[in-house]
Amino acid sequence: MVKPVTIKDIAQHCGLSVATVSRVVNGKGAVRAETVEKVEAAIQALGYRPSMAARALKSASSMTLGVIIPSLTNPVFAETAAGLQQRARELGYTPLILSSDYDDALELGAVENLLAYQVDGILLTVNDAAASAALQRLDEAGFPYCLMHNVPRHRVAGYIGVDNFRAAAEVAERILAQGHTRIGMISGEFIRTDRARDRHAGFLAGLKYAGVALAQLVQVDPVNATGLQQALTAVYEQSEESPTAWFCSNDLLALAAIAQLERMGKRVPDEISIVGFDGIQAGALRAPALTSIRTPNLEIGSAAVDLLLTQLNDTSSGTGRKLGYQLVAGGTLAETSVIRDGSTPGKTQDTPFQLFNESKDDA
Amino acid sequence: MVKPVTIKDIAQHCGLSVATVSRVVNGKGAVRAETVEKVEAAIQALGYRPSMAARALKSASSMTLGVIIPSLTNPVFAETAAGLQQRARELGYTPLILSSDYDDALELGAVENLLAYQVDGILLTVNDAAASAALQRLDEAGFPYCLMHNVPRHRVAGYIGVDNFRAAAEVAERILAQGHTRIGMISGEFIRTDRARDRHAGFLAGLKYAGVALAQLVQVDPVNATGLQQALTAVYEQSEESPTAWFCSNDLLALAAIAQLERMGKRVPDEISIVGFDGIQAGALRAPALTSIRTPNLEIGSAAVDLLLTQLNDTSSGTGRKLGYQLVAGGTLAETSVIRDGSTPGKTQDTPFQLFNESKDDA
DNA sequence: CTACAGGATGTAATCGTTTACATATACGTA
DNA sequence: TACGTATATGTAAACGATTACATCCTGTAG
Repeated sequence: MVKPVTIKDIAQHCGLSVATVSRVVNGKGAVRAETVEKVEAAIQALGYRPSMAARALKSASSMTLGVIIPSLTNPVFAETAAGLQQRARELGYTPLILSSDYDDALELGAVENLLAYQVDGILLTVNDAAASAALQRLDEAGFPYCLMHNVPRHRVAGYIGVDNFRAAAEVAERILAQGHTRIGMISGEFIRTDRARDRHAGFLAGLKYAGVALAQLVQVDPVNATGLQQALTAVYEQSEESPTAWFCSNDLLALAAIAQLERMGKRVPDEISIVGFDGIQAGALRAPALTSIRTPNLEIGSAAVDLLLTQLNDTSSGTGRKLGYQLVAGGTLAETSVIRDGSTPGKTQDTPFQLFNESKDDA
Repeated sequence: MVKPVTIKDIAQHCGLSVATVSRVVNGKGAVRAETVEKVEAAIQALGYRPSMAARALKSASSMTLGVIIPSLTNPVFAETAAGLQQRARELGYTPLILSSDYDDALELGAVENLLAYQVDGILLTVNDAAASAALQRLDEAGFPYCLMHNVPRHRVAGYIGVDNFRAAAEVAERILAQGHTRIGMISGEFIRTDRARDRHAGFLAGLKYAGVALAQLVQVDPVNATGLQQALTAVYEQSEESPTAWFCSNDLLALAAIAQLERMGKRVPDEISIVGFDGIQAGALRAPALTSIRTPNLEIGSAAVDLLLTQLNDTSSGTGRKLGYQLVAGGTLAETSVIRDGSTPGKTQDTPFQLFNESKDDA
């Protein structure tokens, strides 16, 4: 374990003061071209790297961005993290990524931890923006942050996300357009996240607009799919008047539902239609592809970085943006086979239909 | 943006010196119980958090572990990161996660970056352990690290992974046991990663042991699935003697292959069998489930943390461990329908068959 | 009663940078 | 020649913590 090279070593090696070396490293202040070369040569030769710890200590900035996401393994947040990491790298920042495991206490702990690391700002997705101790802590401290995926009703420092309510309402519209009348919803983290709640509310609103009521609401702990199995079995054993279409509040749940239905001998989409939410890769990697709302996860990450950084420079700039989503047609949503008018039973819509929308902040 | 509270503020507030406060914070050195209480109260009241930057600067340790993985969105590495983060948190360490995008230059850059952050050690997955500039850099500096997923032939500071060669050989054995004779392999990152190479070599060895040659080798860029589509179409248009079973060097590829085959009208597993590698969730979330080798990703992460930390304390301890893998039966591998002996065509093996193995280091 | 042990606390150096300020050198101009 | 003005470099004080060492108690043994 070799002792690391410091700025002093470089200075000594070049017969210069540390100040000059520092000026060369940071490219600010006047330094003779010849000297610059000499210093840079020494840096190369000795393999010097400035200590971020010392830099962070002296100057307030650490060029580090704190990141808190609910889960590293959820493809949605993994993509968001990837997008943000990419953008941060482009701008010379290093992201410090922590996961909260959907736990409010860990969420707060993560914030405290990041604050101790003197990150320049924090990008985060909280369970419920309206009731987050972590967020409250940040607001109290006046610490710069930008929410990702959360689109809160109250005023926040910044946010980037999609309009879950509206997207879910459009899903309802699409399902209704296929002639379904008995429609259910499967939600996972319903009680826990504001996103799940918005999707639920939006879906209900969409149905209600057409005068249709939600036939079934299945809530399962997203951790164990066994809950889903039991719930679905119960629903279809119980009555013949069971849903012909389900909206699942995320794709993982949708895929689990499809697998379970197929295990129960129900064909998707011939007998039962399924629509997910998120647009994860696993949904596209099946035939037929999962019909879903695709959220621009990478962009949410990168846009959040940009928003946070503008905030850092110019305090009290725009507080947020809703990004566009996309309804990917896939093949798991089809005309209902119950009320049929002579057309091919359960025929999948074949023209891929997409929907774009984007709106400026209105918080 | 409030100025953060420092140790000095606490000292002043209590009428004590910073030394005493520091002793209370770190719980070392003799302090009167009464004083401890007073200081702790002040810490609570003022909301003090010690600056990691200052701590890292003064003491050599930053309680931070560097992490480099090829991709945040690949479920394998996402799980590894989750496992490692979990374990690190338990031990009071904070992981600093960077992704290399399978790029050797970024890999090296990430190492430099982490070194600048004065992490206490590095956990990483490199493309090719035998030819990694990043690894060489770490070895030269004598910097403590532990590889994850890479199981190199040469001596390294530490590694945790599975025996890809052996696992792939067992896959060959299982496929052969189902009566297949025309067997292909689909590999993605073939040229790029040592894992893909080991899996290829192991699969070949497994086939060879039974006197069978590989019928087809399809290599595709994992980024665009279009390569796969064209390759598979070509293979099955060309001849009737095309493979009845494929081994895919990872699950993402396997799922893409299944989707493509089904789009081509081939049924899996009735007509064609598919076996993947990794055991990702998306493979389990389909009916029938993907037959695959499940690698203990979470454990690889947590074990790597443990190994690295023992190394930090006691230099030159054990250099590595191979963890057990598991062949999950799934339902995409079936008896070949070509040579049939009256049994149900393409019947899926129904008894879930598992295989465990674990071996100590022998590097 | 003195001395000394040992507990509790303070003093100050240090870690590797950045940066305001001081100093030195060179050049053109009055 | 002397002086102002850049331009190039050095000096030294921070940043917030840790920690060896000094100091000041208090109690107890000789």
